[in-house]
Amino acid sequence: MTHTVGTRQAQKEKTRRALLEAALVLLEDQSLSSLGLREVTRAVGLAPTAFYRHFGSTEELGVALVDEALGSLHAMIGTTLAAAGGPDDRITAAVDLIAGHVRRHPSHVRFLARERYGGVRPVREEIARQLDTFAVEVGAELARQPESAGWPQEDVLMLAGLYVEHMVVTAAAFLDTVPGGDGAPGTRSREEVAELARRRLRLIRLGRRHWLEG
Amino acid sequence: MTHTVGTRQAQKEKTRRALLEAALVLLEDQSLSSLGLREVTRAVGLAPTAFYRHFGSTEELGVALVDEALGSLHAMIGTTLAAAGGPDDRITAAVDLIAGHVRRHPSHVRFLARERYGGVRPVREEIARQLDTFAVEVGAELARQPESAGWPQEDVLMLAGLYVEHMVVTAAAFLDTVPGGDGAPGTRSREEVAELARRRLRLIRLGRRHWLEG
DNA sequence: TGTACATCAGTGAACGCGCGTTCACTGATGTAC
DNA sequence: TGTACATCAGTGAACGCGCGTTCACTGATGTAC
Repeated sequence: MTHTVGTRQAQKEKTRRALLEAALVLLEDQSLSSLGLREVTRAVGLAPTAFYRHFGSTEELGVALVDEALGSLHAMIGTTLAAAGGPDDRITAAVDLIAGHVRRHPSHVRFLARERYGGVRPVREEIARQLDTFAVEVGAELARQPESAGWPQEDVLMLAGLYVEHMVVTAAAFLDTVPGGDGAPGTRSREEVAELARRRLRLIRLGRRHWLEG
Repeated sequence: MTHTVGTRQAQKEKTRRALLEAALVLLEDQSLSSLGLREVTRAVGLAPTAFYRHFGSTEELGVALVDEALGSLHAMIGTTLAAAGGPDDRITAAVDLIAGHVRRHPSHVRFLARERYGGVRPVREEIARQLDTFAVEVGAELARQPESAGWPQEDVLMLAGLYVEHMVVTAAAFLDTVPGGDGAPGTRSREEVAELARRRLRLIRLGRRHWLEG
């Protein structure tokens, strides 16, 4: 380790990421507005004061988590829209992608669902802003499809927003499912959630198909 | 005040309601998981220990708030479904009812949106349970309409769930709007939210109309 | 390459504060006779 | 109606605890020459 440029900076970044990840784990069982700075540093194994080298407050850490969590979602959305095959295949593929995403990043999804209407304003606003950006991107992709020929841009955006909304709701629904078939009473199985999500997507697709006649 | 039966009981109920309402106000700016028992009693003007005469914990108070908040929503849903007139009138009426409800009970709506995926499990589960019940009720009403002739019950329930979901999302969207036309940058006006909600309802209605052919 | 100095991520002690919970209490309301 | 006793919603002092934040520090990393 002689004179490697950026050793200090790299270590700092590593600690920062450790704080973010520890926070994400702690936020599985509570909301950001009750997350304590000492909890987070304790989980990482740092002195409480070290927190301030990276964030001014847990609120600021929360805003950073939004990028983290929505970044992984963003990648998924691109894949969903690029899916090929017949209409039903694409719906199935989209729902499977959401399910896989939730399995890989449950804490990201939980954080977003929880803080989207949560008690910390800057976080709420950052999530809203980024979800709006998503809808615009999805809208641009939808506008390229032949099914959208003749659609006013406003309507395309409405539809895109509906898709993004549906995706978030579906992801949140997957969170409370159990791996196998039937779970505890009151919980749904993954397959039930998936089937429901597919039906809703089919209904939306039908609405889309007949939109210009209606 | 001589010997009126239930004076004591009535006073207790009054205090209990004061605690619930004070909590609802405090929850405008934070999540239940960070709400303190002392905050609530302070807002009402009671000693902290008085709290325990009514609830075992803030978590228990939260569960009680679910009934409070969903009770008012429940009444609204009944009205929505009973609306008469042409299809577009009914959509307009439904969205207006939601807007009015949010204006009258913003803290109820905020609480539900916030805690639906919030950090307190018993509250989350109670909300999920009650929203499911709503969907079943809406489904029963939909099944009675001529448009649902020939629909499998499963599909009716799927549609009902979509409506309930849409209602909750729309109500939450109204929360962050400003009264007049245009608001601060990044916020939507009430009319924009209403127009978007109506369009989405129209698209869902189109999907419904063509469901059995699709 | 070696030396002298600057930077700065992480430390650890200390602080004042508000928290949830306990406990024995008070005094108005309720009840039995 | 009047009296004696029971109930119980609300009180107030006290507790131990973990919190966020401050401060002067340490020692490894980085830089100038």
